[in-house]
Amino acid sequence: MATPEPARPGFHLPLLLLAGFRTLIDDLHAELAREGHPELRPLHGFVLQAVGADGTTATELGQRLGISKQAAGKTVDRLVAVGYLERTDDPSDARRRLVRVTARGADGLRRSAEIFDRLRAQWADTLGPERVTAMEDDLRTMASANWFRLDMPGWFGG
Amino acid sequence: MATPEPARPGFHLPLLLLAGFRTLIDDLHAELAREGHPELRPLHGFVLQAVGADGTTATELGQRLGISKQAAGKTVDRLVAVGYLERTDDPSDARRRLVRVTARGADGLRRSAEIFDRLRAQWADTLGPERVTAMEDDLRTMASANWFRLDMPGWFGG
DNA sequence: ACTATTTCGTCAACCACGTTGACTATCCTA
DNA sequence: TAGGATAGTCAACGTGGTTGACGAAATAGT
Repeated sequence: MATPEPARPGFHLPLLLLAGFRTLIDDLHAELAREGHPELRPLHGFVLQAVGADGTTATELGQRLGISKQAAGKTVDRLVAVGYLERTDDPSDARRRLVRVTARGADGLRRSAEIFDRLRAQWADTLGPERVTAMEDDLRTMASANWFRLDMPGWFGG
Repeated sequence: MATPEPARPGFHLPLLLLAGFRTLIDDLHAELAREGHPELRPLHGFVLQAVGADGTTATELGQRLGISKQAAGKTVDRLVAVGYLERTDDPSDARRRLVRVTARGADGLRRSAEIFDRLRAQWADTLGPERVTAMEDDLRTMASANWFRLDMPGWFGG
């Protein structure tokens, strides 16, 4: 083992990672609300991104997010209710219900990406660009398996 | 702004932070389950830590965690049910119900700290100790306000 | 000492997000 | 054409949060 010295108690690495995530997510949604998307909840951005430009089905979405098809279906319901997703029938398969991002959803997604870029730039201003890049590289190294495992009910804030 | 170059799409900093957090939390609980604490859920460690060695009340716990006293009370209920917390009457104030960590809770807490230290050492082995320290320092800088804002219902996994 | 306010805990109803199991309708294949 | 796989939905439930209302106990003010 390289460093036998433990982290200072109360300042564990996982809590720091969570706090960093929260900071970005909170800032993002404060800004999103200002820009006309107050209904967009933290989970929604990830879901919209997982739906993608080509659309999907609830079952496939569930697989992408690592959750059950039922959970994915309910999430789609909520996003449809607030106008970010829409469902259409698949003419080639009457069982399937295609899920697509609406124009409003695409707007929210685009703004989210822009805001994240600005927040990242703020971090680079404070820490230095190379430190941010190093953090991203290191996290990519350590966390490669957990890209879209979002199966943490409710966690994005209430 | 220091770096106008955006992060690569799909690999946003927040997702990396979340994935890093998840990785640690998942590894922690896999190991905790092996060591005799399969009922300990991800949120519980933070709650036990917030209760502390001196004990608290549900209301005060809610303030520490940034959640309502009702939510704190329900969380205490669950931890009591699995034997990690206990309630006693406050002889000096009949309204208050003191919440304390049980011996089993203390054991889980101690093991969590040990496992986190080992996981941190693994990160240091892979990334180099100075990179881990740099990450912690940078996160402390950027996320100082979010230490115990755990108000993300369910988020620790299901 | 008596009233008024505050505080603590709890109950009830609700929401977001997840789970498993069961079921129908449709599609595909032997 | 019968049988199995797949898509979606419904129901019941669990966890973690919210607000509002309420009684009991402590405290402050007159």
